[in-house]
Amino acid sequence: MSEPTSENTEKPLNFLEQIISDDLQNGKHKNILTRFPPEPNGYLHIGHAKSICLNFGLAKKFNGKCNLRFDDTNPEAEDVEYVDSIREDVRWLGFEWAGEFYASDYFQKLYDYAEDLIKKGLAYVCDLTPEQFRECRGVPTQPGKESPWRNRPAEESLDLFRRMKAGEFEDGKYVLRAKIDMASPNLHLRDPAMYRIKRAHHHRTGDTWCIYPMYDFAHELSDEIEGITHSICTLEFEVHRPLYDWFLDALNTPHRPRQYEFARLNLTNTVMSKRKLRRLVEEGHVNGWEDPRMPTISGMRRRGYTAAAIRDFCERIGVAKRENIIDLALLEHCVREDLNQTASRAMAVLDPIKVVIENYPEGQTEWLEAANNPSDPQAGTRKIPFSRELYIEREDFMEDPPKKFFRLSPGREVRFRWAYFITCKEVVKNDKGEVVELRCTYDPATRGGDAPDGRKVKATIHWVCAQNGKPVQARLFDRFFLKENPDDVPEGMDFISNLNPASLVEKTAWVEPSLLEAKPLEHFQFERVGYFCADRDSKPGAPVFNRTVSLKDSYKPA
RNA sequence: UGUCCGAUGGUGUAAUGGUAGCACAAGUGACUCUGACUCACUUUGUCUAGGUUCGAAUCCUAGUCGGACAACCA
Repeated sequence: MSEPTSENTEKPLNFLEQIISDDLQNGKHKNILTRFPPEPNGYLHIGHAKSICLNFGLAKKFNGKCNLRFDDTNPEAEDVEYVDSIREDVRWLGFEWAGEFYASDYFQKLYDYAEDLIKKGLAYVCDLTPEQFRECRGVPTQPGKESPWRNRPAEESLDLFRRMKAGEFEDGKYVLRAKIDMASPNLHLRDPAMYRIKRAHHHRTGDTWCIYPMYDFAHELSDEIEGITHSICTLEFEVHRPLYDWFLDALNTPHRPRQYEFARLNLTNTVMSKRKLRRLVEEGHVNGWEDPRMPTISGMRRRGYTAAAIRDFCERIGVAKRENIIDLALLEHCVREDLNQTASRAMAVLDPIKVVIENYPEGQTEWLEAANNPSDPQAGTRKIPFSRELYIEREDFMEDPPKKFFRLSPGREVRFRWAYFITCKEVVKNDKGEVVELRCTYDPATRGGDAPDGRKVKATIHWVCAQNGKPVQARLFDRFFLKENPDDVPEGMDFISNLNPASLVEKTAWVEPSLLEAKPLEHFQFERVGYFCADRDSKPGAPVFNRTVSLKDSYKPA
């Protein structure tokens, strides 16, 4: 009924929104075009999600568009498997790209641009080996030395460059360099490489090319070719910006994309480097990029994180230029908030202790009605079986309860959710003194969970019927897999030694029979336990549940 | 003993010379057929030192601390 949200309730613009808003207002641009430019050399992770939400979100907010561009200029590392996974992940996150492009689409144009630069005397073919050139480049505090090939005549460079392309030389024999400034305090301007000879099979262009452009040459020109207005990247490219602009100036291109940088996402207890994630996969510490413990988009999807939650998270973390480490608790909060509204409730017992209802008829089973989501009547109800022998969670019973423990203990009455009020009469132990069974009674008048006489209980606990309940595999993941924050690991120590061995515990859980019908990637809240998601690879009748995130527990034993 | 970038509660992020706000986290209480959710309340902050100004988180100067940069990776 209320009016659409007006200006006064709008969030203040972040610095990128401000820049775009200004550009639009002062007429610098009529339409904006952004791009998300991953290299297809790995799977996307939560850090990429920030960039995706930024680029697509900015475009959407200002009625512009966003391209998906694969920055595939280094064929050695790249593969179609990664292209496919990236497309799937971006789409799953809820974004549609205006155009799908590949830097490799522009290889010919880029080559032509490179010839232009050579003809203008702004690029030259250099014979130096990487080691020799490193020597010339020097250190930031001292000017470098010029390559002896720097002033090679343009015709000679052009000839060599054409022969590089024609495949006349072995890999690494020559490199094409931009002729900029060997004395610049910015090392990236000390005659950076533009092209290298590399005989590698490219996943799109095959063996057409044996020379490939470097990022610094390809990126701003790809932006230019597509007509990108705002080229948004992470902070480590800040020092590349003068180069970005240099190439555009040198070629006097019709479009002038601008590069803006933001601080990348860091998450507590989370590996966020593609290089390290690749190691986890290649060394077999995890089961592939889509392992539910991985902070990859596909891993989180499989674990049960929702796209809406990830988008919300990216919105909440904001964007700025200062280094940051976001508390994982915020991500988990976003996941809980989304799942709380959408996930069906179910009862499951992870660590069972048997309960026998002494005054309940042997052999009888009754089917009780339970709401699928009490806060959402639309979610409907389901039937759950109840009989004389049940399982409850071991931690929901204490023989000698402290003051603030409200759940089951000898002599105390609690509610079994959707069922009856139950009173514990007797504790049965084994030789070792461990509790193995609880003898209880029920009050038939409290069927469904309400006492006609109006008496109250302090706690409601979950349970599963021992006869009709079903065992399933439940994977209890810890919060990703680092024991400590990446920053807290001592210098020089391998991050592998920081992996959390408790990050995956598999155990048998007892669940309502209806859960055997769970569909892959279907979400549930196991009441009072946590949010779970049927595994992507689950089979009907035998699902495996991954724990997405625990419920918050406000009871803390003293 | 270089260049560039940055610095606001525990963690993030606003305030664009005029009341330091919001979220997460933490704590207290209320409610509850989930000790969840929800609701109410509370604790905690402008790196330092100078300067400009009626007034500075914001502008200036110096310092301190943190980060990035020396692939034929992106």
